[in-house]
Amino acid sequence: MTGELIPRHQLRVQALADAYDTAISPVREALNRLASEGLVSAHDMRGFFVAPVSEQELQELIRTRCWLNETALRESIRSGSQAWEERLLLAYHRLTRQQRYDGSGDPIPAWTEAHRAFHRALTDGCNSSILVSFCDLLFVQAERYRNLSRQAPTADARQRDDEHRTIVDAALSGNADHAVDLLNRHFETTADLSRLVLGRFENETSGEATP
Amino acid sequence: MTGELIPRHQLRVQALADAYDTAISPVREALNRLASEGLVSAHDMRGFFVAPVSEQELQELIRTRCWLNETALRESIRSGSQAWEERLLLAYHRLTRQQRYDGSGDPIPAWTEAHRAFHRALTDGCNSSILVSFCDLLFVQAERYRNLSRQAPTADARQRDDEHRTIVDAALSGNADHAVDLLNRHFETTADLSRLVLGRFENETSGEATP
DNA sequence: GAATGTCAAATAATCGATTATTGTCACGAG
DNA sequence: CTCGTGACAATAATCGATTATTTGACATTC
Repeated sequence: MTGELIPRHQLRVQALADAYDTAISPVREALNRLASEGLVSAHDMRGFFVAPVSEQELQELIRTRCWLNETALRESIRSGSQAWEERLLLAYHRLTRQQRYDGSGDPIPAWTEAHRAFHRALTDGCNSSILVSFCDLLFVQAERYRNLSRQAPTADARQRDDEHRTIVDAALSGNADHAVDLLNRHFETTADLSRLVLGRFENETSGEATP
Repeated sequence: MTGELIPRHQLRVQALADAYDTAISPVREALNRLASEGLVSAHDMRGFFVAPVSEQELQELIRTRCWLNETALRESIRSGSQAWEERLLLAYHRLTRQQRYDGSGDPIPAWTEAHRAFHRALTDGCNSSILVSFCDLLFVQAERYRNLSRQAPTADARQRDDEHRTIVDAALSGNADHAVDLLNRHFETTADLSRLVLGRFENETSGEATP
């Protein structure tokens, strides 16, 4: 998810077991779970690989993300639970208080977590934990694509917090159309960043490029 | 999924390994994959269980199913690919040709498969394999709930084929609103059947009731 | 010379045994 | 009687070794 591992690289079970000082079985179990999240792809009798990326999958991903988050956000706004509004406000507040990069310019995991919690909060008033978990899955996938582009950090210097704030404002004021529109743009902008560097990982033999 | 296994019953890994004449590792792997589909629930150091059922989860399930299938169906109709229309027609045709129950009144697996393929065909023109797979996941979940109610087979004697046909007709004629409305009712009707027998499996200790 | 077959090394998957954790029950103190 | 404690049995999870499958190098055939 952090973009450290190169798409399509093979994940050798024995090597991982050695690295984490454990045996094969737990590693296989972990890889299978990751495969069900779409972060790892598994091929029978051929092993596990870092999930591939492609322009097409990114497009599907963003499209689906827009659809599902729209549904969840509209439903959250419509049902208008006070508890949801409070959770959203709190998640936004925590996100703004969390530093994003450390001294050496690397992203801070706690920020990613707060970011995830924020996007989860946007959807979790929809009265369907299933839909919330789908949106969360898509968030993780999209985050992976976004992190491929850490190469171009300056491109991500846009005022993300501002984007988040306007979404919160629209949502809390009950303006569903506007909130959805802002959210969709937010997703598209993120996708555009990923597209910039995608070509490097799509080619068959470019596995040696460092992310 | 077929309703043979009673919700909340523990699935003992060793027993399954014996039953399938294999070892523990492959069984654990299978159970983990089923857990990611939601058919099995896993608790750390406590083992695996047939996924529980509840009125609340059924409600969420149907609600989410309606939302996601609506999105996928509208999008399929909107993009209006001829290939999609043909796939849908074909899937419907195969469903009608497939016998549903065998001589002794048991459901025929091939029918379930054809039914699944039909519902998949309704959604798979939406240009998002991710959304299609989400809908498919929800189908499987709903199928499980439906199969709990095999006790009351007469209640399911409604003209399901007719429901399917009207949906196909509406979809192929481009009437998205009508198609979505029919599809949602179809889901709700299925859910109502499940609700009839749900109570028997929700209670903490009613695990001995035979489905 | 390209396509196909053979073999050995690499490694994925499985197995049976071992270790770790949980749940149960008897017992005793409050 | 209720609650807490500790030993024991059940079983979940892990481990290291074994088996099965793939892959790539090399030889052979057409």
